Amino acid sequence: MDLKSIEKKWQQRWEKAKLHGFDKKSEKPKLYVLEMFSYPSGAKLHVGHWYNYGPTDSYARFKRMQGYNVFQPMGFDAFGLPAENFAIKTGVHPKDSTEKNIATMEGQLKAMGAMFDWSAEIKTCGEDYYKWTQWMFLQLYKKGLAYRKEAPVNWCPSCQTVLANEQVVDGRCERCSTVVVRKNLTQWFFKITEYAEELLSGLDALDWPEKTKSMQRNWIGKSTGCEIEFASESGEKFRVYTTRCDTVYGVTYVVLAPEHPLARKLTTPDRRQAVEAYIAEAAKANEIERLSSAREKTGVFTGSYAINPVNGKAVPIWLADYVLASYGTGAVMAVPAHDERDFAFAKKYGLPIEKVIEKKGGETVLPYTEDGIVVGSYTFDGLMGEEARDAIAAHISKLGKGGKKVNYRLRDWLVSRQRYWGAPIPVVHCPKCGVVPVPEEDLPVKLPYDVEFRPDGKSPLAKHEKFMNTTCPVCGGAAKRDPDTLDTFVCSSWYYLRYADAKNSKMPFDREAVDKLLPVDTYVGGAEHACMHLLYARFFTKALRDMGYLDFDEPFKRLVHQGVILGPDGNRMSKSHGNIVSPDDYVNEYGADAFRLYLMFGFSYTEGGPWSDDGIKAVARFLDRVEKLVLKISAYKNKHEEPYGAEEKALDYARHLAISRVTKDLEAFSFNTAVARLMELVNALAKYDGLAEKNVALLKSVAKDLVLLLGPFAPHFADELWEQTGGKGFVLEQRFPVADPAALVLDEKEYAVQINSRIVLKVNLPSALTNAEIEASVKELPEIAVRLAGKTVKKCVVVPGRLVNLIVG
RNA sequence: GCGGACGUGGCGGAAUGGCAGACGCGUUGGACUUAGAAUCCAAUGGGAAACCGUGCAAGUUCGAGUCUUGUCGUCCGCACCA
Repeated sequence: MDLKSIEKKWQQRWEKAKLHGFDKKSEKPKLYVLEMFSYPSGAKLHVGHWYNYGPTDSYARFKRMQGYNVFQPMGFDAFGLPAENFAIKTGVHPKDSTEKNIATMEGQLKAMGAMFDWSAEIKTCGEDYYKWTQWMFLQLYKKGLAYRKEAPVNWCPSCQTVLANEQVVDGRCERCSTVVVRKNLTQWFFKITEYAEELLSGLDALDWPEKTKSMQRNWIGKSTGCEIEFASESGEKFRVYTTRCDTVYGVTYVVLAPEHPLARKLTTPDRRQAVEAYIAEAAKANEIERLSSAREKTGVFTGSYAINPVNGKAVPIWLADYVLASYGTGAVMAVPAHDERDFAFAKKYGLPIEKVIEKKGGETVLPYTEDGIVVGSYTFDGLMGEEARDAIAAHISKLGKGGKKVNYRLRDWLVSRQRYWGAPIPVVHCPKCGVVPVPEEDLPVKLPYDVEFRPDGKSPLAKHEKFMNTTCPVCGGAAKRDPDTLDTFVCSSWYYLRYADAKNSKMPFDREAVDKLLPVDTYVGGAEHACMHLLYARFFTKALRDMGYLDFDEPFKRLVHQGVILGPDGNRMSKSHGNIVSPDDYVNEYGADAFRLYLMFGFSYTEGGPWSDDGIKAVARFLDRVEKLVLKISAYKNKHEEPYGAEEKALDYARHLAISRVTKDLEAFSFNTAVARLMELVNALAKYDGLAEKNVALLKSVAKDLVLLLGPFAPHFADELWEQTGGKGFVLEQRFPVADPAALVLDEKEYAVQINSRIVLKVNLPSALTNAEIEASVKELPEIAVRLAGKTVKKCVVVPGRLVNLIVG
């Protein structure tokens, strides 16, 4: 069979029959199967796309054949830095390169033979899409979930531009490897922290990979501790955050982050010079230095003292950049006896160390950071760990100086980018009225084409006079637009909602359409999005729910990560490794079906692994074998249903076992074992076909089921065989075979007979026997009887259908 | 340092606590061929055998690749978060 030509033929027929769309009128249960949409930065689909979309499409086809009304849309995450960087390098406008790439990829995606519903296609760079991305921004702004503040961002001094966090790899610019510095800019943020608790607690109920959930938990970083208010001798109050309030009597100094608002205020005149120098030094420190835990700690004394509220003791106030301004209160109490960092710092600067915790039943070596018995701490001596913390927190609370406090590591999401190729932020800056949101009826704020996007440290849009100059929607006076664009992750935070109603020009989506299709039942994509896209999308869903636009809590009920296909050398495929495998070469040689089938068979889906083309020949051979066998069987003229004996029963058993296992495996995304079951069935069928006398009716019936089973795996191939063997309609319209439990009951089962847990022999026994009967018949076996002679059987373990274990004294 | 995952033939990989290595690749032998390719058939964890085998060491169990503890190694994520 010439797979390539039949693939084109079937793709055309499917399209003509509109076979693949979601049926809005259908009564069947809906199933929303979604793959993460493609990013059109490269011109072509790579192996990773095929690996994500091919097997998932097989799952979708399987569910469709099972009777679900499957919705499987596809689109393009088309804004973003790679297109812009490509433009900077080559001068090709991002819009032009993106549109060209999308056109190519659309063609390739269709050639894959996936049942994407192209009527719902979306491209995030289209005005009809980013209009609604801007609308989302406005809703969040209205709700108080979008705000502007000055913040440090990643700045690449060589590229003269701000970088997204994900573009900073180990503190260096992803493109030029220059060390990134921090720079304060006024930025837009989304208040994702408002949902920290729900984003955390909601994870428990999700059918997601444990690893991904744990990464999100980690990222959200909930910590339960205590806030304690200290006051300087001059009366300035500030709070510290600690998880170890049981050590509060051991505080010998406090530390503020250099960026702390009180840092300068608390500095005495004689310390002014040193402190200013330190603050300047800390601000200059680059990401690598600042993030390194191995780095020696530095700090400076402010000259002021703070009063410890629990014991009235005055302790020096220091500044040090090992305290982060953005976490907790930006200030900590230092207990060098019981914290490694404080200990190192105290040693270096000669600060006192006071032990207030003792190891239970052992020598206390400082710094001692484990839980222990409280000593030298007022009435709390003798308490331990959690008990001590509860008591001391209650005490602090009673003093009115703070109390228990939950903190999250999660920060608000910085969404503004000083970049061209993204959705413009829909606000106007008016000299009179301040920040004014663009009225919804004026959306979209169009992204102009003729922009100088070469980086020079300012937002490219800022240089576009026509774009920037506008009138204030409130007072009508002259005003400026916001020159920044939105992070592309904003676009992808709601695209799964837009698919449900992709062509709506009045709303981002109709509530009814979304209610009908969402949430996504199965979402498949790379694990690298664990703490970005997958978190942002959850946030959007919850925010939209609270604004009344939808009525569910989580966007993705079930999540599957495909593994990564590595180069043949075991490294990630990359130009620098020179190990890129092009899917096109294989698709041209073996066809899309064989290529997809190999991706399913050659790897454990969630693991991935190094590419090897040995296996692709094997699956091509398998398809060939199936074709010959099915066509041969189909050509048998007679249709007699005789004989029907043990051989026939075995074949029927093989069929139903395959059906049952394939069904289970597909459900679990265990594609490699599913294909193995098909191979077993083919082996059984070929074996039976080799018999001299055979039941042709049974053969034909099993061959027919085989073709149906193959439908999700090799869709073009299956349709071709289906047609050639007289099938009506498309395989996709047939019912996926259902295993008959009766056929799976065998008359006899093979038992492993063990004596003292060692296998002695194997024996076939009728399935109908009770455990006692099994035990009795095993004991009667001559070989067993001999071995048991003169011994007592102390115990007999029978595992029905499996084994018998005789424990002999 | 913290968190997560994983260590099984020559290779990719299978195994609800119950016959380890399904399925496939590769290899070997055979058939068909002038010959090769393709195809088909058979064998294939190690060992002559008793037996031994799931990184290593213990433990629980009638029974452990699977559960528990420790240990070594690999991969991934986070990392001065007080």
